[in-house]
Amino acid sequence: MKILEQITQQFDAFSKSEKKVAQVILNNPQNAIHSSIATLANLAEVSEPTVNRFCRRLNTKGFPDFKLHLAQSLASGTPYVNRNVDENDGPAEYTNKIFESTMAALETARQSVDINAINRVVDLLTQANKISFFGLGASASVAQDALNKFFRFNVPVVYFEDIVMQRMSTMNSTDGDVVVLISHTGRTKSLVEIAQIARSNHAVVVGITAKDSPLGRECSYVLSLDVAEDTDMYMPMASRIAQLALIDILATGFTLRRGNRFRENLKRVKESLKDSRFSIK
Amino acid sequence: MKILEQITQQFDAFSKSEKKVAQVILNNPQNAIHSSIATLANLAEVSEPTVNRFCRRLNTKGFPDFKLHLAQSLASGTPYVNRNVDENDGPAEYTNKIFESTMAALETARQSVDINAINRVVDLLTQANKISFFGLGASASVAQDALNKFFRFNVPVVYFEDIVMQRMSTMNSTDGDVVVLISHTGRTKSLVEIAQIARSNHAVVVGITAKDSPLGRECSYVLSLDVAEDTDMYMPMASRIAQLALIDILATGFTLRRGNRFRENLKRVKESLKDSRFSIK
DNA sequence: TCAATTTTGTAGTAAAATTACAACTTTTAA
DNA sequence: TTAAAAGTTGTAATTTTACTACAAAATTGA
Repeated sequence: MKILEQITQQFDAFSKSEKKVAQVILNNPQNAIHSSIATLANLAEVSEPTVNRFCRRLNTKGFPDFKLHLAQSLASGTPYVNRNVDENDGPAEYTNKIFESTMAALETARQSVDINAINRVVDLLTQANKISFFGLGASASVAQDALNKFFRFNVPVVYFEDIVMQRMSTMNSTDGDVVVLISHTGRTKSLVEIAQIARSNHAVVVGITAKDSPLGRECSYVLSLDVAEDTDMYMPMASRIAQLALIDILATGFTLRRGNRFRENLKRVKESLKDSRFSIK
Repeated sequence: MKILEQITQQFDAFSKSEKKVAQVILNNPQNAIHSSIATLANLAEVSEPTVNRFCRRLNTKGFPDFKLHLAQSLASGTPYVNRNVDENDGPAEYTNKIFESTMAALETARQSVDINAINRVVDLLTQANKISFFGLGASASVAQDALNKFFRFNVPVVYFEDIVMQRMSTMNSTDGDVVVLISHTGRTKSLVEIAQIARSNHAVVVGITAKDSPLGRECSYVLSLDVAEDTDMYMPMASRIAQLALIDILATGFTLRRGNRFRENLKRVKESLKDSRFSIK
């Protein structure tokens, strides 16, 4: 079992040609299991018996048996581990690590999320007169994504990149309005100010942020996501993907609350995009 | 996927001999994957072509392909299943379903992604004079996110929401420039035009899109992600999260290629944000 | 009951994997 | 440094495995 790891582990012990084979398989295992020995030998630029010998070296009966093991290895549910990227990693390593750590982040987010809070926020959103989404830096794109989703619901929804516009917009908010503020750390000064302005105007402030943070403390409701970032990369990665998943959840809750007839409307919005697209032949 | 369940489900629809084959496989699937078509036919007391036809009936390419599917099906529990949201789902259900289907989407994306292509694109990006990221609709926020990441690298990077600005910017592109176009379906007309303009200016066009699509065909390099969307929701969800993970991967590859000294630079960018934030007490 | 359809098997063919062996490399010890 | 030994790799032939075409048998329905 775990033939892929076995290949990585034994890699140095392989001969020159066997390394070529290993590389091809590691690069695209999904492709490998659907190839014949001939095509794989071609890809690796070695002869067919070399591929066969490679398979035997990994304690399999031969090439077809090896493919079976590989297929199982690919399907088996590895619990995702948050493995940080290392500076010596090649493309195969960092690609897999990022996918895995992203999945791991989503899993922790799922476990940490407060479903009651989600339910209450969905409630508020369905009843809102106007919804605003604000975020800065990496969270700006999350806010923009939220705009894109909620815009389809035919609800008054607002998003600005510009902090001055954000302030002006918030100044005009009233009760019945919901302001959603997105920040991983919850320490972005200008968003905290927005929260204060919104609250003084009796708007509901929802934070997608850390619970115990300056921003979190200013919010009426906080949806927190305990997501660990790979701090070596100095970039927000997993956090904003978890935020997006949360946006998806809010949007889904919203449509479900609005009922079936409402989803017909969504379908229409989607169909209206047809003209801007090439049809499938 | 889940070929064993499929066999059980369709059992009644099978013919007499096919039922014999199904029975033998269900009785001892572990044995089945290690048998040749001849031995399996013997066990089921049918002819070899019958076994072959049985495999085809289950949407596989033939006997070896069937064994592959069976092997994957047998490999202990696929962790996350893409369970679509149901209109009777409560908050707990839809929250978990969205997290799970997002993780499932990332897993399929991970398996489908072409690492060699990633490596080549990272190469191109590190050598580019100017990098542009364009997307529309749901992919616009992905493009914006890419801007946010690559901006930190102190590389000339461009992003516009406005299609007119996108065109104007692309008109001025030259060789040495890389244009990254993001679209799930690959059928957005205006992006296809951008791709054509870019190519006629000898810029490299990278598509984060479906391989076999109008946009995909116009690109110099395509990074495709086989991600299944819950079409009942009429919203892009999993697809853009996979796209974001891919952006993370490209950004990571970029920093690794640039080496250690370069990452010091990233650290400085991050530290420069301090003033806009509340400090941790 | 007999024609039409479906199912199944036989025999031949094609493809894929494996084996045997020879040529080429690399290592090692004189 | 060199020549034998050990190890690695590829070519060609062989064997195994899977697939196709077609014909026979069984089933269905009028």
